[in-house]
Amino acid sequence: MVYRKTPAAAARKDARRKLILDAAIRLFGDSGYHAATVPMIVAQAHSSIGSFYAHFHNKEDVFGATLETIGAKVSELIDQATESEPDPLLGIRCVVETVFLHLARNPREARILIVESSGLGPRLERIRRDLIQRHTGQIVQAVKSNPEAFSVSDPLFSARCLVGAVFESLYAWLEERPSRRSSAAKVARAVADYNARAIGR
Amino acid sequence: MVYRKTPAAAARKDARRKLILDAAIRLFGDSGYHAATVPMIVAQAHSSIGSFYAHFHNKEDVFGATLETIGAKVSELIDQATESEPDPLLGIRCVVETVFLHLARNPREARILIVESSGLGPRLERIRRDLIQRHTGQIVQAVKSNPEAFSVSDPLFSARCLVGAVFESLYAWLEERPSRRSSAAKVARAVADYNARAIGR
Amino acid sequence: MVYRKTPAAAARKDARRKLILDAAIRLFGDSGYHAATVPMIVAQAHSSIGSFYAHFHNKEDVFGATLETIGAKVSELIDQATESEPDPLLGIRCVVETVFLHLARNPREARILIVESSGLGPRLERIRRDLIQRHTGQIVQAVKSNPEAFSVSDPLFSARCLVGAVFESLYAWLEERPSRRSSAAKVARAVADYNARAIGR
Amino acid sequence: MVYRKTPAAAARKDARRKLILDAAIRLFGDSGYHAATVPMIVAQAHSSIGSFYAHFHNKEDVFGATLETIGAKVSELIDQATESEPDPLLGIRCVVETVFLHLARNPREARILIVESSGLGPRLERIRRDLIQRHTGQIVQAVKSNPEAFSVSDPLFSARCLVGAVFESLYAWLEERPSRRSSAAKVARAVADYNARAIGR
DNA sequence: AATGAATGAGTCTTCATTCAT
DNA sequence: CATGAATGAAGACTCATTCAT
Repeated sequence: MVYRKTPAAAARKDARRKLILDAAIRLFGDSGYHAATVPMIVAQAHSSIGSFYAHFHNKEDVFGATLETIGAKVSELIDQATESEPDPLLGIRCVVETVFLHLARNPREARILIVESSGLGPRLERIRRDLIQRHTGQIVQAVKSNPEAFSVSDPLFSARCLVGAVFESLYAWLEERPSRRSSAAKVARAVADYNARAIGR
Repeated sequence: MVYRKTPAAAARKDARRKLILDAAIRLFGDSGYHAATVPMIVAQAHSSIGSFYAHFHNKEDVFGATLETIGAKVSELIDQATESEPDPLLGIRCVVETVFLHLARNPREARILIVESSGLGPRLERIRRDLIQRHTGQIVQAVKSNPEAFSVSDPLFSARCLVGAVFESLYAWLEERPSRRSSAAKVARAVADYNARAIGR
Repeated sequence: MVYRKTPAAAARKDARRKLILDAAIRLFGDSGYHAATVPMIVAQAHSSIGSFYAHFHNKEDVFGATLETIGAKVSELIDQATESEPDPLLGIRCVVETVFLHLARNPREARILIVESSGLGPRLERIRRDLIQRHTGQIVQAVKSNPEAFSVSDPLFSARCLVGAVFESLYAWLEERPSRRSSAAKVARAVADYNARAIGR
Repeated sequence: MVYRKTPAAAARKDARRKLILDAAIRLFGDSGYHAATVPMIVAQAHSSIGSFYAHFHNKEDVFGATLETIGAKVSELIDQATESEPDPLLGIRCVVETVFLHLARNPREARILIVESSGLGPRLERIRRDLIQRHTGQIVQAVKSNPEAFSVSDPLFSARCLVGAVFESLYAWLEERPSRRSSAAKVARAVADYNARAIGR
């Protein structure tokens, strides 16, 4: 009946885990999967190699966790955006702009999701695919639940085009030197325009 | 004292280079940049490590060469497609379908271009970016030379959306098991539809 | 969260470092810089490649460390010899004999210092030069602090001659087959004679 | 009776060999044995790898040849110096100064002889030893043929000291930056002084 | 005789992961 | 539970040398 040191310990453990995860996002986002080494990550997290392997099975595992964290946040934003906007087409526009702006403001997470998560072997490829599938699935749902608002023959193919449009635009924006590029808001609107025209009635 | 290089020897040298480059495309496409080792590539090419380093400065260098080869082919297809089709909007549709089908038929090249070329360090990132820039530039040209046929506020942003839509659709298609996925032609048409609606008047 | 490094662990780490350094001296002395490979050194040290690179930045680095170890010992001997002998000229003789005998008794260290440390690139060349400079500097000091005991126009040039005389005599002695060569003591005395005549009043 | 193309061909062959040898001296002197590659040498000689291996058995072989060329020149200078100077002690002084100045004026040859020729394996070590032995032998002869002019107990040990003094002084002089070092003539004289005092009556 | 493309053995070095303290 | 020293598999790359043309 008395939790002997369990809750406090568990909390501390989670805190440590989060510390490492945040450090991993920072390093993977800045240097990429291969250039970020485990010693670098634990140094950044003020932790130790031993702790690392107590919390994560291996390096792939942390990368998977960062991916899922980042993807979950995007999923959440998509949900919020569709729910907050009663008009279906405006809802999609809102999704596009919200996600774009979120990732533009968190470039490390954006790089991990868009740039660094490809070509890392079957296991991580699978995580990435499931993530994107989740996102496209949410778009598909939004479209299907208001079919009269859209003009789309195959919602899945369309959703993929939309996701691709957002990602590639973001990729290009991230690569451009901050001093020379358009404002994120402007690009976000342009991308929303593009996709709204493509799927709007 | 100075002997002229025999043309025959030069031709043989070029042939050997191509052999290695082809093997590199095969292996990079199947296994990715990191999993494909130089010994594996030269074995596949029936060549030797020494030859490899006589033709390419290092591993990054071959990957860059494969990227450029693949990107050049895509560029060429874009040009052909726009030239062959007098109607501007149909021209863009043709570009989308042609490129999609080409890459769907050459999945290794597609993987290299779309999946494996990201997150490989500054030098290769730059090559990739220039390549994609070339492709988006060609789309931009096509749009700008017939402004009356399109309804586009910023051609560059639109071109990036289009390229992203094609790449992401292709990526998803490549990841699906061949037995379960739609025909490439069908997806290509859907992607063309999407983008045509987005930029058409 | 932050645990103190245990002193025991630090001691063990230092011991391991010394193990590797000793093995390096053995192998560099027997086979030379290029013939001694890192795997050979760690095998000799009953250690591992990973440990090697945890303690030394690279192969050059261990060689530098061996050089400095050997040079420091020689420096120490020079100091001891000058201090133990009140008569200045006898002091120099003592330096020559002591150093000669020390290196003759430690032929591996002698080879590293005299034979193997040349022509290994700028970084190691510099270490070697600083070392020899230290030694010649000590001789110069000994001469300068008792100018009336010596007849020397330029102490630095003389010190270099002295060092060269010792090294070349040692080199020749090391190369001779043990069964055919004079005793180290005899050669040491001859070298001391030579240099004492050169600088004595 | 008619030398069918033999003498001309032999002359051309020798010329080519000399071309390669000169290039080798340049490169070995500038970069050292290991950093100078066979392709670099033949490029410098405007020749080809094939030619290289027609004239020399392997890389060690050219280095040996450069060493012998350089050593022979020094031997010759020693002979000339002793012969030109009737006074025995002045003869030795002349040897020291002549050799020093010759090597100071040909720093690449000096580096090869003094710096780069050590620690290159048994075969080259042997060539170097024989060379130095030749030089010390010449000194020994000079001393022995006028025993009354010198005060030397063991001529061989003395000769080695002398050679070592010259080499180390040269080594230090070569390493010093040209703008900061004393004139070669001054150092040569100091070295001659040193050794003259050591062996003079 | 000259050429230089081809070869591949041999080295250094990195870094994910284990485990004794 | 945390720590970080130790491990060694694995891979990129160099360069002397051979030999077909």
